[in-house]
Amino acid sequence: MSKFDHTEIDDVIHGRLRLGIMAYLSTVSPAPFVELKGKVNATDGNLSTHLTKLEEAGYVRIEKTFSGKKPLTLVHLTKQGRASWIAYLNRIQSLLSAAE
Amino acid sequence: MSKFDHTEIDDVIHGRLRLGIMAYLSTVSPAPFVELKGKVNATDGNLSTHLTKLEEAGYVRIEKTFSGKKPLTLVHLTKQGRASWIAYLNRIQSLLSAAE
DNA sequence: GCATCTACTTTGCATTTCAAAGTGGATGTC
DNA sequence: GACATCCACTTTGAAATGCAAAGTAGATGC
Repeated sequence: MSKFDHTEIDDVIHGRLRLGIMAYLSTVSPAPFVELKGKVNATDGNLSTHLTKLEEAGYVRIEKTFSGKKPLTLVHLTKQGRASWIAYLNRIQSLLSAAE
Repeated sequence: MSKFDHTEIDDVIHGRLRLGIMAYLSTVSPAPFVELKGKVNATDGNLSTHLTKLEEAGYVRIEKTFSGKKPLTLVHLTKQGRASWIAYLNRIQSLLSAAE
């Protein structure tokens, strides 16, 4: 199987916005919805849908709590999410490093 | 602007299949259509449409020649394509390296 | 008590992706 | 010498994806 084979790339992580989400969560987890939104420069709706997708894949866990009286949504990177992230990193690094 | 901002990622290059195409072309240019197809594990139709997209973006140039009597389509990475590829590499490396 | 704000979710449209079907010329096959 | 088949792509239409506008629900201001 070729190093350039796109089917080996995890599509759930590879989506542009989701890539940003995963990268950020790999450094800060859990992260509040609003903080994440600012970091990845997403609209509310867009972030919400992509988080749902990541949650369905088992890569993040959504925790709904409160900060005082306000709702506070925390996004946790799951163990599986971290493992998939590492795998993605390795995959993409080898693809990119082929191109020096 | 955040390092995790997905809007800074070149969407034309970032598409899974196109990423493979660009990576391969960055090492081998020009590459024949059929060779490329094998390397990136694409179907004919899929490769054809993505090449059109890359061509419209000015990242590749399609040259139609013959190998004996058979049609031979060569895909060249353009100067602009290479520049955008380098920019993409830098962009994505910094995103990924944030996640150690 | 009405309007506004904050923190999300839902919805519907527009774009993108994909592979099956199509095209067109060269090459066997009898 | 016609008919089928193969090779090298392109076109097409259906399905998935991405996006932001509109919607929801509770808290806060006036």
